Amino acid sequence: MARTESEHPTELELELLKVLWDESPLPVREVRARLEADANRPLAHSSVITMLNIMHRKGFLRRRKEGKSFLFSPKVKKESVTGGMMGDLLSRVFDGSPSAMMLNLLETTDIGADELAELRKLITQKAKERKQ
Amino acid sequence: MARTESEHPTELELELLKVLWDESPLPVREVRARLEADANRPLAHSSVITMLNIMHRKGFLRRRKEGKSFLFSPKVKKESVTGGMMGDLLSRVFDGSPSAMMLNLLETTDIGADELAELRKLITQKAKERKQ
DNA sequence: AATAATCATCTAAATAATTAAAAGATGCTT
DNA sequence: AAGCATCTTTTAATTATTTAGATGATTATT
Repeated sequence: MARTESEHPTELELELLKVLWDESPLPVREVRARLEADANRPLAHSSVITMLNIMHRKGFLRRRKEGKSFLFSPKVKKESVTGGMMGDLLSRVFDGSPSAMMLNLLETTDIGADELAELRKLITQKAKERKQ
Repeated sequence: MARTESEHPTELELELLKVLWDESPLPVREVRARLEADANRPLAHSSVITMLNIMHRKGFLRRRKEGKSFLFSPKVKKESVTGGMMGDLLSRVFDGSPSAMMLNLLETTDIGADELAELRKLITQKAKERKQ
């Protein structure tokens, strides 16, 4: 037997989604150009088409014929993908404990003072909401 | 051309690491048993050996001969792997903004009131540390 | 000593992911 | 109409990941 297709976008798929979340619909040629410019990933035209078609098959993208070429757009929302990937890591790495995940983030990254203040405000807000 | 080996453990590799982080060193047979019990993943003995050897080659594990069988232990710390995977998601999904990542976590998961209070305390603590 | 039990290594397979050339189709230009 | 430009489809090659059988080695048992 072998592995199963991931429900989340892979490395390259995410880069392509980022391009299209930023602006869409776009033709292949444009996606290719932005992938090189934004993600420093210069792929051949045919490689980009292959990936976009795979992503279409997987249900990540929408495809529409415009004249002789296809235009691609995201079918999945950024928030949904992001949330899914976070949830995946949350369950696989932190056994489903959001606070453990947060703690890790606090300890391993460098967050600015102003952002810390902002976060504290958000947490206070969240705590209030829970009370109702 | 093709893809490159990930610097982070894969799905299955992480499950194996979890077993060994929990207790080590362990012989293959024991790893196999716990993988089935803890992760509900019943693999053939030879499959487990194959994976453990691959992980040894990748530098995730240490291997020591004890009598006729091998004992495996983690070579990488849990904190290091966790931090690496978090950092990966942080840069790939949230463009390196920890506060954006935190915000997502706050909004998409359900954190208990007591944990929220704990987190607020930690953030306050962190803010103080930054002042020095 | 012969046999069984237990391990490891070798080999192999199937699917996923990534990259791209070659071939085919279609429309544009001169 | 011929040729060029531009797209898509088809085909293929390579590495990674996951799973496991077959084979061989070593130790324990009868």
